[in-house]
Amino acid sequence: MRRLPRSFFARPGTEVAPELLNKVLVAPGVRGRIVEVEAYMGADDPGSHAHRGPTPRTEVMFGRAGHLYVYFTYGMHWCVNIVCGEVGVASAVLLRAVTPLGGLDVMRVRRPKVRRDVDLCSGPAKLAAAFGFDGAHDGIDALRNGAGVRIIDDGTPSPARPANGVRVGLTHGADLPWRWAVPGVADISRPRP
DNA sequence: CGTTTGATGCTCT
DNA sequence: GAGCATCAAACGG
Repeated sequence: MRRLPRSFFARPGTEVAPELLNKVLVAPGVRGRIVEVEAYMGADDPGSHAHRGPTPRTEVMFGRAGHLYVYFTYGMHWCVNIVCGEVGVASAVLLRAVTPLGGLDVMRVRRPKVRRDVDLCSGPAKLAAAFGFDGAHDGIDALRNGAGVRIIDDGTPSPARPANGVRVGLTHGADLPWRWAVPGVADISRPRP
């Protein structure tokens, strides 16, 4: 059980993402194993919010590694990224799915319509809701226990051969194979890579 | 099963 | 005004 050092995140998101698989995400009262992620970059990534440079929304993506970039989309959903790379360079990893490890009762209260536990956190907006993430978490430092958030290595190695494929829900940059998942787990989002 | 569609409001041009 | 790093319900086979 150890917290990941900032140096782990101070690299391009494309390097960090596959190694983030099987790490443990912790928020007050809830815990889950990261099983699906996507990497986003900056100017060279047409699928990224940061593609056209910093804006009020995306400025944290250009900031310090280990902070959270939390954005609101489709008028109703929050999604959570961990900022990667050097200060001044946009990069982040979107958390797309986790396997619930603890606090399932809390998650069920936050997602009352969900019937099967496998659906609690099997998508970026699903896990954000189940973990209680919202705009108040944008910009917090996940490596300094900001808002009780932690990212932990419990000794489970990241998969030697992660499932890899294209990103989900994009109209630009959809060809880049920057999505990774733990092979064989049930609670990842569709389509499977 | 698989595919389609409505919900709903922020962000940037 | 257009588009959106989504979800769940409704529909069809």
